[in-house]
Amino acid sequence: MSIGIRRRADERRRMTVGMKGIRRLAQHLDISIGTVSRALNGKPDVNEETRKRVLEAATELGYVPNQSGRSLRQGTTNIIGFMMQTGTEITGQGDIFFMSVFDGVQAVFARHKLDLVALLCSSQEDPNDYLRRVVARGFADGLILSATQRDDPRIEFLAERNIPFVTLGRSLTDAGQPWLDLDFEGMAQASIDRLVARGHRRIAITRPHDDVNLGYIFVDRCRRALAAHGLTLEEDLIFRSTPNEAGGYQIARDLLALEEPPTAIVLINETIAIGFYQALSEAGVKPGRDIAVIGRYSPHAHFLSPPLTCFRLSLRDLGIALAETLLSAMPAFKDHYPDAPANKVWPMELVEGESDSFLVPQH
Amino acid sequence: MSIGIRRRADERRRMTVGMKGIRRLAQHLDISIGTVSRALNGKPDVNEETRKRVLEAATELGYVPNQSGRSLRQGTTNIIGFMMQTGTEITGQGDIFFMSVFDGVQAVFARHKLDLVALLCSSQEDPNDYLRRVVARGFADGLILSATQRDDPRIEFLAERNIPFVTLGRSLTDAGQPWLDLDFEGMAQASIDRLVARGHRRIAITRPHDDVNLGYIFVDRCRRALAAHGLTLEEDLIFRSTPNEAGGYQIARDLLALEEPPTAIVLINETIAIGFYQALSEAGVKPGRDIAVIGRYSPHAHFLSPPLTCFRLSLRDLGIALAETLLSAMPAFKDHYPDAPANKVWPMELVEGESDSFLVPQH
DNA sequence: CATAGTTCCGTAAACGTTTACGGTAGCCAA
DNA sequence: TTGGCTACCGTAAACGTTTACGGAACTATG
Repeated sequence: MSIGIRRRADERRRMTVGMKGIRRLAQHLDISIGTVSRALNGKPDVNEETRKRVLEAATELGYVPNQSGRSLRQGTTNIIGFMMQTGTEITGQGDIFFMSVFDGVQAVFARHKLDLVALLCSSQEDPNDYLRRVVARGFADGLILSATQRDDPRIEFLAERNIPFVTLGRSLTDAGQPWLDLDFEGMAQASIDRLVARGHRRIAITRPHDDVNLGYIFVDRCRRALAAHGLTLEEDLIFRSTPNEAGGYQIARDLLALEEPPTAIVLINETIAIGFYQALSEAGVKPGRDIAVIGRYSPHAHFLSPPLTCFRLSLRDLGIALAETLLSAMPAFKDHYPDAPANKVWPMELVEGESDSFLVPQH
Repeated sequence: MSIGIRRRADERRRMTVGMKGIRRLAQHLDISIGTVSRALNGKPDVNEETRKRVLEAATELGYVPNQSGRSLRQGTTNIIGFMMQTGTEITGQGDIFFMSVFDGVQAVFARHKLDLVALLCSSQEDPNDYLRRVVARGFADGLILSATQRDDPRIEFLAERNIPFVTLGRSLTDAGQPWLDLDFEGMAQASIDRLVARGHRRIAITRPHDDVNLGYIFVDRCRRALAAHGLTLEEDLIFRSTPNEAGGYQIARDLLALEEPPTAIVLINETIAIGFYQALSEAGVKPGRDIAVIGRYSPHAHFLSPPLTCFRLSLRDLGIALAETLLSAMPAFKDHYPDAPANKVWPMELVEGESDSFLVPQH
C-alpha cells in the first residue's frame, strides 16, 4: 500500500466526518461509495471479503438506503399502491374484506421484494384528482384500483401514461387494461334459477350505488335470468340503499310495507344482511320460512339465524390473482407470470344455509 | 429582446426536445427551470404574469413534480404512514374501524397538504423488520402506529432516530412518545360497577391476544374494580379467544359448559359479540334475561337482538386527535397545535341496550 | 447623473443513490 | 519482456427537484 493512498484515505476520513448515508458507510470502511453500493446490491464486481465487511458495517451502523435517492436514480420505487377510499361506504365491503385481499397480494409481492401500501383517498377528495396528485408523481411502480366505477376516468389516465395497473371490478371504460371482477353474473343466474326452481315468482333484488358497475351487471343478469323463466323483474322490487347494516334494515322495512311483498330477495352486499334480518325479526318474519333470502358471505353470515344462504369466495386467493395479473402487466416481472389472465371473472361458491329453504306453494 | 437571447433560446429548444419533467415545462415556456419551480411552489420572486403562464402550461402538459426528486432535495415527503398489519386478526378491528379513523386523520392532514398512506405489514413479516425496511428509508415524515404491543421495540427504534410518531395504544416501552388510547380502564370500571349494582357476583371477562397491552390494562382494572366490591376475579372466568366472530362463539360454548356459569360477561372486542350471541341462542340462553352481556359498539351491535349494551366512541374524532397529536410532535407543524395533548385516554360512551337489563335475585 | 433599491430571473449546487466506464494490480502464457 | 486476461475498485455522471446566490433591468431618490 503506497503512502499516496494512505494519505488520501486519511484526508477522506477527516473531510467526511459527520456524513450521512452511503458516504458515511464508505468512509467508515475506507472504501468508495461505488463499491459499497455494489456490495449491498449483490452486484458481481466485488470481492466477497469486502462484501462481508460492508454488510456487517451496514447493520452495525444501521444503514438503510434512502428511498428517494434510490428511486430517483433507478426510476423505480418497488412500491405498489392499492387505491381505496376512506370514510365512505360506497363499496359496502366491511370488516376484514380488504385485510384478507391484502394478505394474498403480499404473498405474491414478497417474492419480488415489492411493498404494498394502501393509498387512501379521502372522501372529501375526488378520486381522479387524488390519482393525479399522488400517483403521477412517480410514487408507485404499479397500482391496484378498487371501487371501480362504471365510467372511470382513472383508467384512461393511467393507460395514457403507461403506468401498470389492474382494477378490481369491471368498467365500461376500456383501455385494454387488466381487470378482475367477482362473478356477479353467475351469482345472479344461480340465485334466480334456484329461487324459481323452488316456486318463487315475485323475486326482489338489491342494487348498490349507481357509480359502481356491478349494479348494472347484476341487475341486468337478474332480469335476463328471470326472462328465461318467463318472468319479469319488477321495478319496485329493485331496492337501493346504503350498503351497510342500516341500509339492509331499511330495505326490509320497505319490502314488508309493500302491498304484495315478494317471496324472495337476493342481497348483493355483504353487510346488509344483518340489518335485513333484524327488521324481519322485529316484524315476526322469519327467513327460510316466510321469505327466502340469498346474500353474500361475510364472517357474520355464518352466525345469523337461520344461517344465510350466500355466495362466498376466497379473498386471499383473489388477492393473489390480483397481484399476479398486475405483475404480468409490468415489464420487469411479466416473465414470471406468463399465463396470468389479463381479465378474469372470479367465481363464487354457493354456501347452502337455511334462509332460502322452503318451497312456495303453487297455485 | 436581443438577438443573443433569442439564439440561446432556440438552441435550448433544439437541445432539450424530448426532455421530461420540469425541464420540459421550462423548455416549452422558454424560461429557466428555477423560475418554473418557484412559480409552481408559490415563491414570491416571480412575476404574476409568468406564474400564470407556468400554471397553465403545467396543467396543459399534465406536469406533476416527481416525488423522489422533490423529497430528495427537501428531505421531506409530505407523507404520513399509518402502520397496520394485514391478514392477522390480532387487533380484531376490521376495515370499518380503520376507515373511520382514517377519515378523521385526513380531515386534519388536508389542511397541511399531507397525504396519508397505510403501510401494510404482512402477517408473514415481523413488524420491527418491516419498520426498519420501509420506514427508515425516509419514506414518511411521520408515523402512526397501531396494534401497539405491550413491549414494543418499534418505539425505541423511532425515538432514537427522531422520527415523529404517535401510537394508538399505550405501551410499557416509554420513550416519552405521544400516544392515544381508548379508555379501557373506564370501561372496565363502569362495567363492573354496573353489573355489581345489579346483583352480579360471578362476572366473566374476555381478554385479547397477549401481545397487546390493553389486555393487561383491562384485566387489571376489572380485578381492582371487583376487589373494591369485595369480589375476586376468578381465573377460569377470564376467557381468551381470537378476536372475531368465531372466537366469540367459542367463548360462549366454553362459558356455558362451566359447572357454575357466570351471570354476566364483559366482552372486550367488537366483533365477538356476534358469535357469542349465536352460541347463546343455540343453547336457548337469552342475553338480558339469562345472562348479562356488555360489549363494544360496532355497526352490528345495534342490530343484535336484544340490543347490546356497549361502549362506543367516535372513531372519526379519534382520528382527528391522532393527527393533531402527531403534528404537534413535528417541528414543522407544532405551532399549529399548541395544546394538542401528547397523551390522552380517549373516553367511551355507554350505549344502553337490553343485553344487561336484569337483576340477579339476591340470596 | 450617480446611487440605492426593487423586481425578476438564470445559474449552479445539492440531496443520496446507482452504474457505466476506466484503471490498477496480479497472474499467466507466449 | 510483452501482451492479454481476470478480479476488483474508484471516479464521476445522472436521476428531478429546490434554493442560495448573483446579476440584469428598471425605478426611485438624492
